[in-house]
Amino acid sequence: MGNGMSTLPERENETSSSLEGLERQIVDVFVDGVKVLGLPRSIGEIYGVLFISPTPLALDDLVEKLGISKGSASQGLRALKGLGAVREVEGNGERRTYFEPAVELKRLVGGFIREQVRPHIESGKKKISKLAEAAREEPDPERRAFFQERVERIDNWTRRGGQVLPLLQRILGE
Amino acid sequence: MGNGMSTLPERENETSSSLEGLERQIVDVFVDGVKVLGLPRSIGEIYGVLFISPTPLALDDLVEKLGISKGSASQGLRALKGLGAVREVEGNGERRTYFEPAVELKRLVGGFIREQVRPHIESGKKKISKLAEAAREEPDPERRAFFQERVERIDNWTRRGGQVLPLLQRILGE
DNA sequence: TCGTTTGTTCAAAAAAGTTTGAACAAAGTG
DNA sequence: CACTTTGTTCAAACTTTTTTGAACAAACGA
Repeated sequence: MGNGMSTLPERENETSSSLEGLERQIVDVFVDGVKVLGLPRSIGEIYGVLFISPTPLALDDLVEKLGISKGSASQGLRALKGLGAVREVEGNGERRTYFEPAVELKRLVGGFIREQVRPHIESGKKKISKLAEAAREEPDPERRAFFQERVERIDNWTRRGGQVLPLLQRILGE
Repeated sequence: MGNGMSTLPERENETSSSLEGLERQIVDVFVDGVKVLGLPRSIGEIYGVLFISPTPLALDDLVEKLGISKGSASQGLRALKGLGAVREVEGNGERRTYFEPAVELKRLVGGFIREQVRPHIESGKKKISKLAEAAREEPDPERRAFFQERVERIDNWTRRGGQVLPLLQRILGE
């Protein structure tokens, strides 16, 4: 379950990287953070390094600092852009593109909800309406009533979930 | 990332189980649901079968209905008990223990927060106080100010997170 | 044009996570 | 006690996810 259930040895935090004390610690915090959210380690590492860097960084800086592959850095940055958690820094003469982190909680939470939470709720809704149909078809009246009650309950859950999200975003908004 | 990023073929939903229509559909919904929460498939399967069963079920019923191993069923039930998502049904003459699902959203959310969310927030807090210390030790004043600002920001995030949780539970409470 | 730099893609390798199943324990029954 | 039923444990097998790295494309400058 990877979560609160087992006590396994954890992968030790990188030897082949050039992070110094504070950077290493920050990266660890974000690695843990994104794990809770179900995102891969490299995403946390990349965001962490950007977060604690006084200046924007380019892909190659991440490769070097973290000791990860170019492929990983590229994919990680793409995902982070999708989440709205990093942005490209505009208008420096260079060809190379530099990245900086989004640091407003509102934005981070919003991106996560939009990319990772909403899509599941949407697809869930479809399945649930099919469920309601299936429940109606149960011939035995007693079982039918039970099934309908249960389906109704799931339906309520998703409805409430959908209501909580905007509220959540509001509460966390600066 | 397993989430919104890739379009891979998904494992098709079990052949070696004796679930009929509605049960199958319900189980699917919960399998998806627990995946979003980062819990393993078997947890969703077990909870789903219990959720749609008009009567409590024993471990062997789950093994048979889902075509999973006894080990899996045992571990899954343990996890679900830990989350407060299933409970043992008391006081039937039998030796065998039967289980029924907890169906109140409040309880489910509460269990998840208690078991999966809080522990991470707690361990995060410890790391962050170490961080603050490390930031104070930076000799260069400009960098130090920057680091301290960032650490302060993370600290705020967790504080707010901690505040939102009880609120969440209240909002979802019946 | 050709070489260089920057970044992307995706199949294969590695790592992480989950499930299985055989061995074991506990508790009841005859 | 010997036998059965019920459930747990955990190393090994399996599955899924993540990372790697070599091949490729695009953009630029000489």
